[in-house]
Amino acid sequence: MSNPTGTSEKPNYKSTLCLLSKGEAEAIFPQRANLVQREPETLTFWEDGKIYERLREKNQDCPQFILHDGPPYANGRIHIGTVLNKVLKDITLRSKAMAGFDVPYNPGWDCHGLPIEHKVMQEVRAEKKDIGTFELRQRCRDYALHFIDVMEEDFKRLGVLGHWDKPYRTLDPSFEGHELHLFATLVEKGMVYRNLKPVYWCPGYETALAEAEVEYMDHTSPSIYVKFPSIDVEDVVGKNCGDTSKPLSVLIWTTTPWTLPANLAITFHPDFEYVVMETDTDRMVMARELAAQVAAEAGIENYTLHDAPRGSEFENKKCKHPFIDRESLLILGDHVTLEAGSGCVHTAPGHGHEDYLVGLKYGLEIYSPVDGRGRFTSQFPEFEGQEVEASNKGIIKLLDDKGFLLAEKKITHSYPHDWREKKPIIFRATPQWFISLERANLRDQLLAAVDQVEWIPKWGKDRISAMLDNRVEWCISRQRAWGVPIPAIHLKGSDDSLLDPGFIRKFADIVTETGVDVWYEFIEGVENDRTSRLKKLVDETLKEKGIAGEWYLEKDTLDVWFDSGSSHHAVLNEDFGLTYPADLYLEGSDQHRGWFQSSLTNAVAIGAGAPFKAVLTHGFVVDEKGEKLSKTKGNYIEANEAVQEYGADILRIWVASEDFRGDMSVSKEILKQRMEAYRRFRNTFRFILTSISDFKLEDSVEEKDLLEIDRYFHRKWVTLERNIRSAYEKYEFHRVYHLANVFCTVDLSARYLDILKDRLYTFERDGLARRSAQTILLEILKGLVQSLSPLMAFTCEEAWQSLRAMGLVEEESVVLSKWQERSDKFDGSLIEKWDWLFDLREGVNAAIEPERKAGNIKQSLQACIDLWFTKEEDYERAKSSTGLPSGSDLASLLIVSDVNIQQGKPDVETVEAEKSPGVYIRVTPAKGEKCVRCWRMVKTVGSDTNHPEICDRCLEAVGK
RNA sequence: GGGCCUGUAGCUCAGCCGGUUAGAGCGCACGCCUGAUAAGCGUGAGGUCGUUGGUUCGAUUCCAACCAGGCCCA
Repeated sequence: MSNPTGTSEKPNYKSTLCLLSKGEAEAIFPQRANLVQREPETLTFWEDGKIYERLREKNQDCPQFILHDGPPYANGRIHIGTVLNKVLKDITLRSKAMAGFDVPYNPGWDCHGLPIEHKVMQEVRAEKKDIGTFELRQRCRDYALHFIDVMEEDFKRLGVLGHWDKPYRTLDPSFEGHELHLFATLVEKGMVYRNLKPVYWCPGYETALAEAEVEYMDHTSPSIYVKFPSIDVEDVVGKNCGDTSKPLSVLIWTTTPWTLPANLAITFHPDFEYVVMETDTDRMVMARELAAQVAAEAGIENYTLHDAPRGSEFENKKCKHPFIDRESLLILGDHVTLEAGSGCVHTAPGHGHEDYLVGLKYGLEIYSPVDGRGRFTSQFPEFEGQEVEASNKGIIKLLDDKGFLLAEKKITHSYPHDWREKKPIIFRATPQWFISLERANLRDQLLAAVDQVEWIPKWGKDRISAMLDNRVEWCISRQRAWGVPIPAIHLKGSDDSLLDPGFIRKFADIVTETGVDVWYEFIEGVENDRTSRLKKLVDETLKEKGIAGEWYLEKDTLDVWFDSGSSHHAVLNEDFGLTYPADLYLEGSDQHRGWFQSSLTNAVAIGAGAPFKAVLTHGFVVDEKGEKLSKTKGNYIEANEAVQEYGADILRIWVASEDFRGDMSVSKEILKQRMEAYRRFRNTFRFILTSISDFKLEDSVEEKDLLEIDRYFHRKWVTLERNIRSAYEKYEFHRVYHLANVFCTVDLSARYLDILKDRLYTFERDGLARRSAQTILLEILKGLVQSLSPLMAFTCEEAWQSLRAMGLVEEESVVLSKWQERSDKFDGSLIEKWDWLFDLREGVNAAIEPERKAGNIKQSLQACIDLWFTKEEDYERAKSSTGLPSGSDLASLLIVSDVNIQQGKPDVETVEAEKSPGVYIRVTPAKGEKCVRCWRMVKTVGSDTNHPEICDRCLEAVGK
């Protein structure tokens, strides 16, 4: 070759380099990601190519890994928390697929419940319409279906693979049918019962209210102190508590005098100190800390406090009710506070939540002599028919007349109001359906099942166990329209209701066929095929049971947690090609209380055992300060906006980069940083892709012929890949991210790739040295793309397609590829040697720096390095670093132009390498001319008269 | 108020069973390169390991209390 440019002018050696033009490189793999535009194209590729279906097919004989999707609630668009959850699931499934599992995934949606009903009711009211239950349900259904569509698109956009065409939805007839069958089993096992429980009650509408329908507003109430005369409290306080001729009583405080007729107990705090306050006329038990306040409020000036025992001593003593011929039991509860009152709490289990709970504990009746309109019933004849609020006055007067009223004032405090009418509401006991945790030893069974499950992190077990320990029952009734009805039959004029498993099962079959709306159509008097079928079924059932009389259907619906808690039954079955139980449930830590618990309860109650082999939980999304995200605080990140701004892969990297066992921080700043990491990954892919663009599989160099440094980096990768796989296995995705990030940044970019440039660009295209590097680069890139594909699903697919276009990989999609088997055999001494060489390299870099600062050297290629080794083994290692052919091997490693090594101590000024003690470094400007082709400073430049500007090595490569 | 969890450089993470000057990547600063170029390389500065006590010869690592934050209850 005389002149590469073909002209007689200065030869253009650049064209003799193995170097792609910018345009050629762009065509292989663009530098700019343009994710927002490109990701949807990749989605189309996956969808059109039915990649997920083909993955299922390909792995059909592999062991299954069933991740059962926790159904998100079908209202609104996705938020950053749902992104986190779905991406974690997708990362899990993609990594499991790569590891050789069959990974079925059917996404689910939770469709019933108050939030949707609430929204629809607001719409309805805005339209000033009045609609029946059936129509309301229709609109709720439309609402849910609409948002399922919206969310499905949002989820797909994130790159989540799965059977989107076969999701499960709690409003599907088949789901409802399964749910009702499951319920029938619970009824069969005697776990379902009906009992009274206080609920928020709106007397105006005669309806129960949900928490969300209650607003707290200021309200003025009476504030009264009432004496409950002692029956046997004397036994506790002892004889030396003042003048025993004065009557002894327990003092309570209340702001709802109308609940006094329902008083059944007085609650003491077991750990508080109590006293007997002796006044001129009375002796009253109260908490020590509140005595002064009571005296002040009651206007008592002269009194003496006598020590009484701690609260726990009062348990099971009795007082007399002040105006009803009944006893009031003294009981203990931790909910008693010292904030107000007397430390002795008036307890009416039918009129308050805590009263109810403590009442259950002591076996008290859930008593509330108040009807649906908020009036006293005949159970309290003196006030029968009177509205409770209005009767406060009368009750206070009654107490005063009887001499049990110690003090009366007015108080303005926060009190629950109906959200529509803004009127005060009451707590009233009404019949509700329950699942008992006591019956049939359910709690023990649940705890035993918890023990069989792998909880990740481990503390999940403690958390759910503690909850189960404290739970007495599960109230499954909701006084709502949008849900699955509790399939009970009531008899008119009777409190009896029939919950018959046989009926429920047959009804469930109707539901499976025609949907659960039939129940509501029937209630509203619609006559059609399915309602007449239902009517016939009820009539037959009652006849069988020998029950006569008129009947009507239950209006309460099942708690939505019962819906989603049935999903294992409705989904992990042959309908979906799945089996029970699931390998994994993966949800936020709030689901210990929610879905994990309801699923476990339903599954264990029907005798199926835990529905999951393992439960993985993640934390919540917070801002960079660790605080909750909120729109008003301004730290909110809108999920879809983030996808539009950064791209799904950036969000996926964000999800992967943080340890999800704790809370996950997100902010614009954090996402920007993930973008930087993304660029590093992307540029690494691009560099390697362009470096192997002229490489074919048949150019591969056999292992024995590979250059040492290439073998070293290959081994580095294989080791890393093993660590990555093990991190995936332990669900430590943040380790995957960090491992890969450091590998790309340090091992590849700063070391291997930087060193390789010289060889890749300037060496003979077909020579062993260059092909050796390319052989390994392909190996590393392929592995890297596979290993990162669960995280950067889109970009790794893009890179895979580039590899495929070059004919370097087989599978049509990275999703369809599998991790390679790797051999464990390798020469450890080689690793050790090269690790040492790279430590030495750091020392050299550090030594060059002062020369740069001094202006003696700019690029490292302008340097000549002299090394003195005081240890012979080091000298030998340096001498034997034959990883690179031609020129000085060490020079290539250090990216300098010349290296001289010698044994012994230096006699000139040097620096000692920090990580390589005993090695001394001197940096001087390299002698010789700069080769215009390889840019090294070499003495051989000019030795060939035809090519006076290039060195001997380049001369070889160019061909003479 | 209760149950469970979290707290290491500006950010995201390592730091095994307690033991020499607490590591990495990003970001930042300074410099180099212009043959990965809206790239790449080099060097450097950043931490009283939430706080306070305790155990120990010695604690980021063990214990306790407190503070801040999160989830679930009340």
